[in-house]
Amino acid sequence: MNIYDIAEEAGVSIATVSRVLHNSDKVSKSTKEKVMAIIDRNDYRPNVFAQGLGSDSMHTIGILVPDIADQYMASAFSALEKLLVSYGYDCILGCSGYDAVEKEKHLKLLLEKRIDAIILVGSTYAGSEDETHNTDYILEAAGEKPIFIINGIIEGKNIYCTATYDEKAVYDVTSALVKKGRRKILFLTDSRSYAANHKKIGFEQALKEASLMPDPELIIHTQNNVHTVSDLLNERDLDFDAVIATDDGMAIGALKYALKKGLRVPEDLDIIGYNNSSICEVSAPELTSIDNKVEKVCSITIDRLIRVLNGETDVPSCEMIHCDLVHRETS
Amino acid sequence: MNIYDIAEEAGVSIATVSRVLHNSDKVSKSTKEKVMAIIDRNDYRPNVFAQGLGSDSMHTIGILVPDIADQYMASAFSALEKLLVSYGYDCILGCSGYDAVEKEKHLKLLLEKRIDAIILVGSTYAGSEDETHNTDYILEAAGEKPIFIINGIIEGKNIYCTATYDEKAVYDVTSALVKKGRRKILFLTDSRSYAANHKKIGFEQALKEASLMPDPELIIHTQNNVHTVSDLLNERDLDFDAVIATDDGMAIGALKYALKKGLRVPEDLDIIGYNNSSICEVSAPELTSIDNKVEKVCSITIDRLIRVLNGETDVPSCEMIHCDLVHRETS
DNA sequence: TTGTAGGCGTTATCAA
DNA sequence: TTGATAACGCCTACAA
Repeated sequence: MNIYDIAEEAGVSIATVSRVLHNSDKVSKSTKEKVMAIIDRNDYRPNVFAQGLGSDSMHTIGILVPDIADQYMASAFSALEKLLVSYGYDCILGCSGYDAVEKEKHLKLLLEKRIDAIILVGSTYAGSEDETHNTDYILEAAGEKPIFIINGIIEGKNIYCTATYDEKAVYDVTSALVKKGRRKILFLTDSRSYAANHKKIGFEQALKEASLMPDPELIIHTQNNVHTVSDLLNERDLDFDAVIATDDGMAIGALKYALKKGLRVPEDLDIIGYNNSSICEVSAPELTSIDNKVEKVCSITIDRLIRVLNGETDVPSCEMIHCDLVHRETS
Repeated sequence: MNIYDIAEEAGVSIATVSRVLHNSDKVSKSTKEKVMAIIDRNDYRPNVFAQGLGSDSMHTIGILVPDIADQYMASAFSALEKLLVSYGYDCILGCSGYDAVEKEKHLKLLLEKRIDAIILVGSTYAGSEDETHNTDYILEAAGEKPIFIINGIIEGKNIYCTATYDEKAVYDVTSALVKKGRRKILFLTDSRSYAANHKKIGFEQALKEASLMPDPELIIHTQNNVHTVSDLLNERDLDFDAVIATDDGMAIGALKYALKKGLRVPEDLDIIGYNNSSICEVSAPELTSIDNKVEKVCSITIDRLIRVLNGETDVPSCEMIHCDLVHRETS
């Protein structure tokens, strides 16, 4: 069933059918009704491939995440999809993993599909401290389609970023812990990504301003996994009175370690996670966590995406918002 | 840059370029090399819309989940995407929510995109006990594209289901608890979906076979939310010595209630969740849970999807696998 | 207000 | 081994 069939059945030309389909005001009411009735009766819908061929768009956005099983990414996608659907876009979702080669491959895959724009979720796409993950392939991709980065920053033409002041969030939390009297704060991080790096900078800055030397032993790079962290802390015999983790999972690992060791939380030990994910409410005591405002970041991103796709040229390339600290029982 | 540009630059016809592109063996080695060089140099790739227009396929699968922020769905999508990409398919992901009208709307949206097949994740798509969610729209959609259901069963032409023996899993667990001496088992469920219903049947069946009457007070329909459940149990003053929940979230709610009340878990109370999600390892004590084998269900589904898309006609319409019980500290 | 015809970029058939 | 051409289904500028 195509536009010719409808035209024939209605006794009009395909141009008229097309006009009816697009609500053109240059069609008489009677023909419009006649054609609409036939369209409805046959449940006819235009072929998106043919439409796409002409317009070079299928109203589809490509979204890339490293891992959709990660709470943060899932929440982000959930928010993005809802907004995009409301604007008439569909979402192709790719899961690239964290490996540089795979990330590039998945981005190329999306580009081949002629999506209208690309959204990269997570600071893993914004390069890393140690330069093992460069961002050239993203700059290149931006030559073809506008790219929007959630929770990471890359400067470049046709690249739009939305991120949170992670450095400041950690700085503030660290300062508050110091003010409270904590002196040996353990910093747990799972990556050397843009965001992780900035969190660390905020942490170290706060210590320095309080004339405390960051202790290298108390800055630990590990996996974001509950048991990996608790096992690791069990092995090393570290002395610390507070924990800041760059993801809730690691904070829970520290909590497990503390409870097993008989430490009182938060009396003997403050523990603060990051992302304010749903697992914060699962543990006992429940986890205090820095909320990085997924939904807000997503809505700011989509606002600008729509503007860019509408051809506006004064769309800001970088927007930053503040995190919240959500107090629960571990601090 | 299109196939005409390449043809012109190579001094051949577009037909020859197309042949080179598809590795036809009816092209001389020399022309093949000449054309390939020009294709590479210009980084030319065929327009997928034009290809789709001819073949009526863009090698894309539509996947519908009620909520991607749900651990089970996220794991499922993650597994499905990885497999599909390996077969050269992309995934459009839609999040429909649990509302019947929205589910139907999202399914229609996918159908309009001319995807090659549809995968529905979650038994919410398989109708409900109380018939408020009928499945007619799915049967209808199956008239257009093959439909694959993960974790739910609908019988119909062009519909392929993969599910777990949930009834048996709950039956076995309930029987084991009874054998251990538990007499007042609380059953927590969050929906009246196909799967939830079968879990309940397994639960009641096991009680009956042990000559225990299921107590209506101990079968609770609630939200799958930690605090909703713990608050609810705090309000009602129920007497129970074991808990089986149809999702880990509710089991954690029961655990929170128990710990607050000073009950010893598992000595005074066994608690068993469902889905074996990552939150099982977050709580203390860690949650025993029924593992419904997401990855395996997904790989069985994709195997058959590929076969169906290859035109095979003897593909089984329904496959069932067994769950595992993963013992942790709450039982 | 309506219709005709050309273009979008492929693939495939048939002829050379 | 290669090329010309129709077909896929829609949109739209231009003509009537």
